[in-house]
This record gives sequence, C-alpha cells and structure tokens, in this order.
Amino acid sequence: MRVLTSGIDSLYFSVRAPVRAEAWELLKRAKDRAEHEREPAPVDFPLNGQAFLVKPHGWRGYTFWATSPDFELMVGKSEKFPPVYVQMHSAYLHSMGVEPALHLVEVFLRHELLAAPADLVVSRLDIHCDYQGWDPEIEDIRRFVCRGRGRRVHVEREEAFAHGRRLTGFTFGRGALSARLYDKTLQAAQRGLTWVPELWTGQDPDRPVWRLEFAYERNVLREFNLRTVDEALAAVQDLWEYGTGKWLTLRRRVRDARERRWPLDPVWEALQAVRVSPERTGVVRRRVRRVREERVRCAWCWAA
DNA sequence: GGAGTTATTCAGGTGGCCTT
DNA sequence: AAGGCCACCTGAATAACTCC
Repeated sequence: MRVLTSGIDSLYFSVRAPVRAEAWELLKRAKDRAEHEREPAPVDFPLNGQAFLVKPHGWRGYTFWATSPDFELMVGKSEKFPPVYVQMHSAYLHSMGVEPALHLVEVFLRHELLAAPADLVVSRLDIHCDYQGWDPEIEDIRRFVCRGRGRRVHVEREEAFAHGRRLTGFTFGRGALSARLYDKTLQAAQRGLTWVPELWTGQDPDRPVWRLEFAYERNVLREFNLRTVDEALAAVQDLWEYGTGKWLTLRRRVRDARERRWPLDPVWEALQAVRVSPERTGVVRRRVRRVREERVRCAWCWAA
C-alpha cells in the first residue's frame, strides 16, 4: 500500500451577500447575448480580469450561470436563497492549492461581485486519497461495513473478458454523506483528465491508481457543527478519520458470520492513517437536534 | 437536488450476556 | 474465540413545504 496523494477534491459554497448592480448588469448583458446567439457568451470582470462564459440559461433558480476553468459561478436574486453559489473545480484546487485558490475566489467575490463581505457557507466538501497496492475485486464489496444505506458495484461497460467483468469502482451511501472507491487511472483516461496523473509521484505506471473519496454535503457538515468553509477546512482530518474509521470500514474475513465483528483489514488501517491535513480540531458528529438542545441547555446554565 | 426547516419512520448498528 | 440472542437507540432516509 502506497499513498500517492491526498487532499481536497471538491469545494462548493454559498454566500449571502448582495450582488453589486454593475456586476449584475455585466452578467445580464452577457446572458442576453448568449440567449441571442444560443451559445455561452464571454464576459470579463474589469478589475482583476476574471473571465467567464455566461450560459444562455440559469441553474436551479439562479438567474446566471457563469463558467470558468477555475470555478462555476451561480448568481441569483432571491431573498430566501444565497445570491451566490460557487463550485470550485478540482483541477483548480489541485494546481493552486486549496488556500491560495480560495483566496483568489474570495478576492474576486469581494472586489467584483459582492457589495458587502459575508461568510462562505460550505455546501459540499470532497476529501480523497489516491493509492496503489491494493486493487479491489468485486467480491470485496462483502467485506465493507458501512453506516450508509445503498451500495453499488461499477464494472466496465464493454466487458469482453473471459474471466468476468473488470471492477471499476464501488459507491456507498445515498444521502448527504457518500463514499466512492474507484479506479482513478481509468476514470482520468476516460474523461481526458491529463492533469490527474501529474499529481502522482513515484507510481508504478503498470498498475492502476485507486481513489478513496468521501463527499460531505451540507446536512452532514452541519451535524459536525461546521458552517463555514474555514471551519470545514480546519476539520478535514477529523472528517477523514470519521469516514474511514466509523462510517465505512473494510474487514478481513474470519469465521464469524457477522461482518461487523471481523477485524479491520490492514489495507484499511493504512488508509485510516493517511494525513489529509496537518490540522485537527476534534469535531464530533451529532444530530442537529441534539446540538440545538445543548445550546438551549447552555443558555439555561448561563441564565442560572 | 439549492437552502432551510420540521416531522416521522425503522433498519440495523451497538454492546451486553450467555452458551459451546 | 465463535456465535447466538436480545434490548436499546442512533442515524439514515423520506416527505412536505417554501422560494427563484
């Protein structure tokens, strides 16, 4: 087992702050053009020259959808919704580093788009680890113990192999927390992600690289009491350890009929030990209701 | 499923305890 | 150790409602 890289692969967040009138106008003009020409229209923001293509249609209630190589930008005007939603591309996060990339997006938002500063409220965070040294097989699905419901096995479409179909990955969970274990070499090749192999140093080119990835969506992050992007980033190591330690584990088969009493597989112990971040805050997952009750109780203590 | 609620349900995880 | 049994309760999932 050899860890090639680890870190943050996706970061989505929303911002509750009013949009500058000039920025709105700029987007509006571009969208009008896009609608007319029926294809995305380029727009350049004046101050730092951030360039986007504005799509002719919005996205899920957001009036504007602007795309760039670095991140997707959604802008709307509802009062109930955050006016801004950002999806940072994994290539951007990897090429720049998370903190610098985030900083650049914040500068753009603050100086070009928003009329007031506001917290970046985290919506989704993907944490991953790429490794070599254990190639899962279809039968291994039985050795996983997972708190989430629903698990799927993915195999290669054009299966012409005599020895059965080639496993391309597993997914676990359907809700706000899910995990995927998949052949990253294959996926990167299929999707033409040439920058992905560049992240790997010292890998065996003759063997596939596998990725283990946890996707934390807002509802789960809130159970960890993580609201902002900064809070979530500071807790990445804890989230990794929760995912690999509690939520999903790989066991070594023994005589006992109950998987949950099987000992941990050494491969998984290695994955649990991966450092995805130097920081650690000690977050604990708990039901939202309980957190709220604790707050109430806390308020009581204060009052008393 | 975007965000933010609330309410409801129940599979199955957890852990103790007992045999063999 | 292996494994059967059992009670408890957590966490996962769903649905409903709202707004653009």
